[in-house]
Amino acid sequence: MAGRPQVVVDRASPVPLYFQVARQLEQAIESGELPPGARLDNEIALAEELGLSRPTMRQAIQYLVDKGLLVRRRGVGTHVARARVRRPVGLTSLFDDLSGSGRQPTTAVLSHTVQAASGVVAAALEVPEGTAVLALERLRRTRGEPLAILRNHLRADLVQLDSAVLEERGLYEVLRDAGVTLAAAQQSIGARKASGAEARLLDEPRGAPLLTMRRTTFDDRGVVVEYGDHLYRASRYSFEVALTGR
Amino acid sequence: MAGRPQVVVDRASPVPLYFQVARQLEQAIESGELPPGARLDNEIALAEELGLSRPTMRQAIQYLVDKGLLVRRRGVGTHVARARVRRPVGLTSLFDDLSGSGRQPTTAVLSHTVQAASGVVAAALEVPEGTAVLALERLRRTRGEPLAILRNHLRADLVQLDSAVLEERGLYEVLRDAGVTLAAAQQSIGARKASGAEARLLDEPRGAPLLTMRRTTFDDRGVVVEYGDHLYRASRYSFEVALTGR
DNA sequence: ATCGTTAGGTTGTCAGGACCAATAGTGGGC
DNA sequence: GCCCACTATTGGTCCTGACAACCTAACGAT
Repeated sequence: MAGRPQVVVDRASPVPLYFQVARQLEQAIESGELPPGARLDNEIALAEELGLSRPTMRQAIQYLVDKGLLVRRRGVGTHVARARVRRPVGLTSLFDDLSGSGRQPTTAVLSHTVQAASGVVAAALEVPEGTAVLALERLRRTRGEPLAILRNHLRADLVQLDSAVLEERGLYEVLRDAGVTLAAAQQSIGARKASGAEARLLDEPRGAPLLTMRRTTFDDRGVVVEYGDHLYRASRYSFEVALTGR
Repeated sequence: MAGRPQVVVDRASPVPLYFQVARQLEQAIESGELPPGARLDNEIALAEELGLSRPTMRQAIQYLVDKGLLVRRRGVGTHVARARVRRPVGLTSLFDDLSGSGRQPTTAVLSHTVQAASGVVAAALEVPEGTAVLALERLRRTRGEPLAILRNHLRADLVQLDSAVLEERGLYEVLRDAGVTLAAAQQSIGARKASGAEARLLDEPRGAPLLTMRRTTFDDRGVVVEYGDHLYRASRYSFEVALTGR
């Protein structure tokens, strides 16, 4: 039974075959049907059982290898990765992450204005200095406790934002619904002391260490969508990053 | 000229064709021959020009898309990514990163002992409590200034370490040369205040914010190789992470 | 018993072809 | 002048077939 989890493909579905297979394998791994270390049948046998070609089967496996769920070694075979890779930092907002783990985030919009871009903001958004940009400052809480101060700058021409909506949902979610495809990001993670005002907002003692995250996000055309400068309470938050050495 | 950078493939070489192409395209992008936003010829034309099949050409392009250097859009074409993605956090040590950017790192081994694994260390290395493990504490400097305190725990049975070697080279480099294949890692990035002793070692004021990085590294069999607990001066160091939303 | 050799199995790479789906530009109709 | 359908272009998916590189384990010679 091991090595041959129950997988069925629907050729009438518009979902790519390799993706159908990948998702079902992923589910089998997460459900424990394929425990860590379990060996899969070889690619040719798997492809034959499912009525697929080997390249398609390989593509499904490759997808899971990239995700860190499977490990392939030539001459040996394909195994379920032993190391449980936790959720990696991805193109998701803090809001997504929190609500995904059932932590009921709430957001307070502290300020929401249109400004003339100047200096670092103009450079980060790759617009001429003086261009009108959206400036956003929010306080994110979870279970009533403050967690992070989120400062964002957006190109004003991209999307219409409403403060009421931003109190209910994450920025990335709103952007995606507005038809913006978030494709890539560059982020820089550091630390510094909290200023007096920041400490007060976050309910931390003066001078407490804060995690800082600067992120520039690009859409699929390579245009800068958003520039964020976020502050997290180091006492309650850390970044998880998973690495695989392709 | 644009869209057709000079690429030649050597079929006698053991280097995979797709990789040869990818490397040369990458070089053309970095040298500026293919500026950001430039459009490549379509896949079929490129493959034909190089005498390759389309799947091989696609594999080369896919490699660079994964790396964030190219952007593909159906019906539109393949373009050089506008956003210059800086070097991402990878399966490299701080030493590799520093020497790669010509910063001449030096290392002082503060302690180097064999201990009985206890509690968190045993759990992190996935060995029974009480197993003999290597404990390592180092101070990394660059240009004479202290940058980080590196605390590592290793399975004692994996590799023989020599303090003199560790003063000269990075831990990961030593491990790789010893035949250990580093395949994946899980790291957690946070921040906290420096203790008195830590502040003294790092030449920071008492209570200065430090970036913390806990990393568990796995080899290609999924066995834990190393567990590291590192402290960086937040005033001189930050983590760069590149994200692509496949 | 130990070490080098060999055989079998498995993933890695590559070719060449076919059809599908999304995009953007064009031209016609309103 | 504006909107919509059409079409050419281009990447996305999938197939068949083949050979190469690599790892493990069993085997035989020393």
